[in-house]
Amino acid sequence: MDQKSSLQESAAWFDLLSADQQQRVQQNVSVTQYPAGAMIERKGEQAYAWIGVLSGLVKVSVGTSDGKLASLTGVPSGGWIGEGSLLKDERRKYDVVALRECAIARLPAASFNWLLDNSIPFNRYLLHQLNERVAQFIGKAEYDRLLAPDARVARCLAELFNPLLYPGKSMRLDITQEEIGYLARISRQRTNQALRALEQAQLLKIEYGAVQVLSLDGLKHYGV
DNA sequence: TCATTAAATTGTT
DNA sequence: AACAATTTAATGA
Repeated sequence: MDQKSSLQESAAWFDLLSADQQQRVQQNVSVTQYPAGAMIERKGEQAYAWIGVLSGLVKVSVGTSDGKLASLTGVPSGGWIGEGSLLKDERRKYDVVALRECAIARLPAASFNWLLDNSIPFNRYLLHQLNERVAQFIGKAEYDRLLAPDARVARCLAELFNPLLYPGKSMRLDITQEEIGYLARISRQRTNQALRALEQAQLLKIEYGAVQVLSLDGLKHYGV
């Protein structure tokens, strides 16, 4: 397929650039296909590029240095991640794993910095994205303390699905209950309990190694 | 293509 | 946390 059109579809910032800037990006970006379950970026590696999800869904496991207290964030198609490591020129602190088969774009650090220096709209976009991310973390910290575990699972799942927006279609996600547990920061067996409760509420269906969302809106507002 | 085995995921104690 | 049961995948005939 055409690289430019796929960038326009999956990178909101691309249309903000001038024609010559777009051209430069196209020349420097590289796109790679990954099968489901593939490791895209490994924790501890030097960050060379800005990572964009053109299609599919990836998960970002944010681990502490000891490695175990991991919180996961789903990044859907159209999301761009890793600018933190680029800006500070440090090693990646996350594992990025393909949750489904997906196409990943990489914009080299040099091009990324060049855009920062030359495009005001690009800076504005990045600022907006950072702000959104902060808001997301604040919201997470909020319901982490306030909501019951069942509701946390519901909202974490909704968060994963929300940006995907498959209207009316069957929404299923290959994610193990163990991973959901990491996502909601609860134990695996509690995740099982929560999923069963949500299934009882007709909000989702439990499958082997996957869940199927029946009511995204119901998940969003569960327990509130 | 089918049967057996192995690995992974889920449910239960 | 450990164990048992179920499902998918993988291997070999």
